[in-house]
Amino acid sequence: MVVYAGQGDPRRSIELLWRGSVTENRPGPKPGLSVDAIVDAGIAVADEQGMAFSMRAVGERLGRTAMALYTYVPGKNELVDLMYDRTMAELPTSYPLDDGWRPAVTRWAHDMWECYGRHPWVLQVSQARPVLGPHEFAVTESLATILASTGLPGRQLRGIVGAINYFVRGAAQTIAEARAAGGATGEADEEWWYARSAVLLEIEPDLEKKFPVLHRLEQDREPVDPSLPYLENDALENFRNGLRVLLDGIEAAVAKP
Amino acid sequence: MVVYAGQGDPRRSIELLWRGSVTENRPGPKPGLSVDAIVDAGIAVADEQGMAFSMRAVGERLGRTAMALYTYVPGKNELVDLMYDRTMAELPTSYPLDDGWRPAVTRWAHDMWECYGRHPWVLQVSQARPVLGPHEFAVTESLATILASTGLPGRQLRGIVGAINYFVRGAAQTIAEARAAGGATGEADEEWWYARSAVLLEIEPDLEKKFPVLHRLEQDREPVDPSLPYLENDALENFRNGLRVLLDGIEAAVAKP
DNA sequence: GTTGATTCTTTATGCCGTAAAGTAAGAGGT
DNA sequence: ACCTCTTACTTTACGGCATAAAGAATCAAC
Repeated sequence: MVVYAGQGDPRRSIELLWRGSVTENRPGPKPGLSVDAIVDAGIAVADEQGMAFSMRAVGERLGRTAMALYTYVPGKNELVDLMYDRTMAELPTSYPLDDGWRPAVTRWAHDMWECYGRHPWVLQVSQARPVLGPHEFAVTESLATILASTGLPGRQLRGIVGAINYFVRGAAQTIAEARAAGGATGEADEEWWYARSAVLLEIEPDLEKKFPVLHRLEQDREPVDPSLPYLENDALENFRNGLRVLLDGIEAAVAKP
Repeated sequence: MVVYAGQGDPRRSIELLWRGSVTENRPGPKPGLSVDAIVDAGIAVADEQGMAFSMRAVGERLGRTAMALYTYVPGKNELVDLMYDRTMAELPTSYPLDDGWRPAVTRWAHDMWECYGRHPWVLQVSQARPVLGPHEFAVTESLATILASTGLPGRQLRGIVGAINYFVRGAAQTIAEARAAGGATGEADEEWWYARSAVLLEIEPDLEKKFPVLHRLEQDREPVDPSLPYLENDALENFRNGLRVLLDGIEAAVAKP
């Protein structure tokens, strides 16, 4: 499933995101659930089953039917928006600039990376139409604040904020979805990878001759953290090295005119 | 829907990707379709309807039922893999290095960006478990070849290749999915955006005070290409500026030890 | 006590991917 | 010529999904 933010009534979605649900003294049975409880349950289910979780599963976890959720939330898309924004609330809203912007951005990126690791389904929520929730804003504001301290003009900052976001997201996807997919089929990613590349080499024996540069790139690896499995190690190494290059680019931009 | 590559029999998938289907002289009725035709139809349907296209729709476009496709292709996941790899075949396999690596990478990135723009659904195919098709390899090889000319060591190159990939993908998502979602609901992204931000400002009037840096960033814009709609302009500007910073970072890495 | 709003369940609709079974076509052997 | 076995494709059916519609139960306000 792919979730485009807020296909329903925009006002309803945004009110839920920014104001939560209002519960005055009303007639009828006391509500046994709450938007908050549903969002929490949704996150728990999605953490286990990925973005393909079902409304039934969320209802079940709360001891209700799927339809009960629709009393609190307009639909699955809106629920995912709320889950997304709640997840962003896990992140710090500001970073100390005592040692300058570079370590601050690095910490921001690592926090983000870890948050994606805890909630891989977040990576499937479309970036194109931002959820526009308060915590999503806060996370971007915190990155923008760090980078604004470089004194770069807005035009350049937008590109940089985007680049860092895309990079962290992409790097996190590489590892997080691999873990998720492994869980879905019951295979660890290691096994999956080895099985695949074995078949590939069998069917296309001169693969390495056809793509010599890629082949060479696959060489000279060193474990960054030997306790991690192979693919995670790889992803972590690439994440750190890629981020370093990106930050060097920002430094160059700061130094220039 | 999110597609994890090749959940079925890996051998069958990889054979389809690398060898195509074999059609000797066999008993039974002559095949009226082919894997190629199905992949083309799939791409056409996905270009129109996005990743949530249905096997029924692909079959219909070919004048068959959905089940007819299963004679040629093991399932929807495998079809998507084939569609993905076919799409990658649209891209050049090598770039001239006459003017050095920088313009070559820039051209690679722009070609990729445009390809994503033509086929936004490609952005939903999981990167985590690469499709492992020949054209996907070729595309990465072409980028890696350009960058290998910098003489940087493999460890660093992997991070850089990743970073560029993530960046282009992320930047393309911002614009391409906005278009797709706009088409799905019948709204142009412009309208969607304006409607949303109006409601947002109404519900949270001091938004700009709460996120002052983001607010400031939204200022000073200039149209890059006035013929493009607002959001596309924005995305294009951020793409170019972000890429420039990334390339500056690579340049710094090349200059250093 | 009655009314009407509200929570939650039940049932039903229309999608989806695809399994299973059936029908028709055609090549090879006799 | 006929038979047989494989293949292409359709039909039907199943279980899953989000969610619309209708009904049951609950409680505040009058």
